[in-house]
Amino acid sequence: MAAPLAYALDLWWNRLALRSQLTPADRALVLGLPGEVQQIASNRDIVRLGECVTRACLIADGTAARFGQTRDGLRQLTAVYIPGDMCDLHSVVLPLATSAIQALSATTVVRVPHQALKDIGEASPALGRAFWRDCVADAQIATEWLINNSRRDARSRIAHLLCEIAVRSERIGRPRDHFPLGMTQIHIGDATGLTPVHVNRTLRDLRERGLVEVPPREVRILDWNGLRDCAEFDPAYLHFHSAEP
Amino acid sequence: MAAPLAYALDLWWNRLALRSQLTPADRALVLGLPGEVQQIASNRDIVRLGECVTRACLIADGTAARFGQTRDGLRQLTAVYIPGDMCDLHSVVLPLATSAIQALSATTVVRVPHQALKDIGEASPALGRAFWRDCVADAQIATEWLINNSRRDARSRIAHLLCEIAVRSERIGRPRDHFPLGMTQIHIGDATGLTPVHVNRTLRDLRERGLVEVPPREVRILDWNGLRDCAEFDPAYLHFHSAEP
DNA sequence: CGCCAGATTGAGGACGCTCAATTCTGGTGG
DNA sequence: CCACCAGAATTGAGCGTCCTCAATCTGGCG
Repeated sequence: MAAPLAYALDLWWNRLALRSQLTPADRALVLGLPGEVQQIASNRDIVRLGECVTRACLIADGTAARFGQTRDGLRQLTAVYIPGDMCDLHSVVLPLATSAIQALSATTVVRVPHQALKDIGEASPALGRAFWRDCVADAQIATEWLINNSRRDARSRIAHLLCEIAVRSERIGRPRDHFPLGMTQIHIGDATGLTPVHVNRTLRDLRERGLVEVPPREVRILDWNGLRDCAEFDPAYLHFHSAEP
Repeated sequence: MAAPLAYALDLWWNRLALRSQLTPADRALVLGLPGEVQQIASNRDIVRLGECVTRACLIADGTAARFGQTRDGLRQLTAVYIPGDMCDLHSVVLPLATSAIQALSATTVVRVPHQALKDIGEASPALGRAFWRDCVADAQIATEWLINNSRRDARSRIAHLLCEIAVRSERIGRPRDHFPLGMTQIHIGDATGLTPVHVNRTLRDLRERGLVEVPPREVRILDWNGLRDCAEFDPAYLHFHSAEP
């Protein structure tokens, strides 16, 4: 992690370019973005609830998540972010944060000024639409989580979450079957709408079925096809292969 | 409904302008959009799954919804659309439909060509960002649904759904406490992740508490404050009052 | 008048929750 | 080097919400 800014921008650029028809000039605009590197400790806020944000936040290392909360303190994780995710891109158009973002493990982030993003988005309309598209893709992940948490049982829910993170991890160059998770069992419960106790029992079940092992903050997938079937996982919603027409 | 196109564009413009700093010139661009009016019968597809869309779809009358589905046929509603909602705006940047959109009741829609939207978005960057913002606002609704379905019990879930639709209905000029719902109890179950049987029992419970009555495809709110408290409903996520800085 | 989708009610069962205790782990300080 | 500690993981027992299956009722429509 010699240069977090360059590393993170490169990952993000790869994802933007995957889904859009962009030019080398666009690439130069993105890789030339300014940004301030910052270390965030585990369980600390990256974006506070109600804050009016002026810079978007790009993950360079670690794991972060967006949180919602009910009145009686139940936390619900509404998105997970890994390196290369511009986790706050929508704040460019809606700067008032309606939910907090926290680091799940020790995390390195890069703060990119909104104005710089607006400027290059206006300079290149195709790039502007690529930003828009990035937000839409994130929204489709939230939609998939909605289906997952509303309609599947605990085993499928957790399997689905692990499949999604596996595929996204693979996209940034990690082995799909063995990668850092950056989440505790409590976090998995916060994401899937389950209690930590039930997460624990369900992970044991998945392990006993020979599908996946989840030691603390880590994932070892033993049977990808089995896990995928159990989760009914279809990566189409991640849009890693659908470019602009 | 003399002129569905003009009526629907006007509603949509109002929402765009509410959240953004737009000019009279932007207004002329939006209200001048072309569109083909179409009638869709109840339970028919407006957008088919897997279709590659070339026109976005604006609701002029009726109620529509986006659907997901699990392998064993459980349906999950991931968004509800009422008049003035550009339900397919994200298809401008991701034209491959990963989920179907259906009419819940008899619905009038307006098809607006993507190219026309791209053109006016490039002509006015502020307008382009307003489109982006509209998608982000929809995403935040999906996020709220995720919290709702993952963390609240049946009574709060249904109350929350009704509160949201009440506030959105009010925005388009309907009385907040008495409006058409366009959904059956089965649809409410599809939205909240509950079975129709349990929806029915829960609606009876809400009625017996004197909070709300839900005769077929209609809502009569008897005690707004009580319903809002029951739902833990806070309309901030709808962003009806947060403009661009 | 018959038909059908939707609404309604009953009875029993299952999945996930609550409460509680114990073990494991990594980090800290003596 | 070891004792200690906090947070996380693990396991057990009992319970409640919501589901399943099934039957009946209602209203709109051909």
